[in-house]
Amino acid sequence: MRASGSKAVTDLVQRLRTAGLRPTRQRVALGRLLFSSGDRHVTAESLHLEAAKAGAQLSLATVYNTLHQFTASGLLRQVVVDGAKTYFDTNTGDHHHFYAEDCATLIDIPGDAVVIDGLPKAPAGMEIERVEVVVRLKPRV
Amino acid sequence: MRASGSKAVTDLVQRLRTAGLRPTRQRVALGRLLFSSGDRHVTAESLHLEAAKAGAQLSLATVYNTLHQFTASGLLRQVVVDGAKTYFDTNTGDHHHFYAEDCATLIDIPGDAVVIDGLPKAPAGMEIERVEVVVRLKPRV
DNA sequence: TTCCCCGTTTAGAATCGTTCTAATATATTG
DNA sequence: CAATATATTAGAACGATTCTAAACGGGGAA
Ligand SMILES: [Mn+2]
Ligand SMILES: [Mn+2]
Ligand SMILES: [Zn+2]
Ligand SMILES: [Zn+2]
Repeated sequence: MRASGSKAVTDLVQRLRTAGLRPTRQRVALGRLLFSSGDRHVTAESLHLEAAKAGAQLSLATVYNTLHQFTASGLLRQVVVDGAKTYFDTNTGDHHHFYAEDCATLIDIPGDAVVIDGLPKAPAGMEIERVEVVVRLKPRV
Repeated sequence: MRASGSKAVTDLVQRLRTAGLRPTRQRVALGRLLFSSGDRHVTAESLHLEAAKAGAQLSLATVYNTLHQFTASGLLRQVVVDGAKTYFDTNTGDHHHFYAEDCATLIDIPGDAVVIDGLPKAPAGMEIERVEVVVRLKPRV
């Protein structure tokens, strides 16, 4: 136990620096919440609340700024499954999602498990950026 | 040419009645725009604008009400591809979409062309409501 | 046909997630 | 430590959507 900064925090600071982002108190706090445990799906509001509970003091605007900066740096990706709010995903690899509307929950589906066949080629002048599968779930009757 | 109502309009009025919706001037006007030509993807705003251009007088609130009522009746479905606005689709059958973000345009991909393999089974207590594939397009470099 | 009821429409206000503004604070470098 | 560029923030603004409550009108009954 060192007085300040675990290995994980040092690594995170390095990741932020590499991404051209100053490792501010707020970014480090959010980065720890996002990247310390396994893959996560958060909204700005859920992450802001979680940060507040963890004792971090930061504004919602900063959470939005940070989520977008992390996304632009490739540390996060956005997932569109619901018109009402934007989800951010710490798993930036190729994968898909279950989405349970009734509890607004995302669950990863590993990308290598899924095979999609028969997609038409992209229209002229366009190219495929990404193929996303969303499996909508409802409670079993 | 009869004084009022083509076959298409008569059919539409019947469809609305069957759905438990009174065939009001506004609903018939929107229904004609939506269902007279082939499959379409609209937003509330785009449909409102189109109705205005066609000489219909109706409020944006009515467009929202009508789109939701048509959706609840199974005449339309919603497509979530963009956090910013909600798309409504006159094709309620099983199919998927290309989405060109740069021009906010949806293009249908027939459902029977696409085969998706290797999806995990739904989590306990949940069942699959629908599988949606969105192919995001970007302009070719 | 006229009357009446209740579903429908509507303007405008409210809501909600998100973005913007511009003043303040802080990380970094010399 | 000073200088500078970046980052944070409160609160306003925004855009899509929903809500409210008053006016309207479809359509069955008489
Ligand atoms: Mn919104
Ligand atoms: Mn919205
Ligand atoms: Zn994910
Ligand atoms: Zn479609």
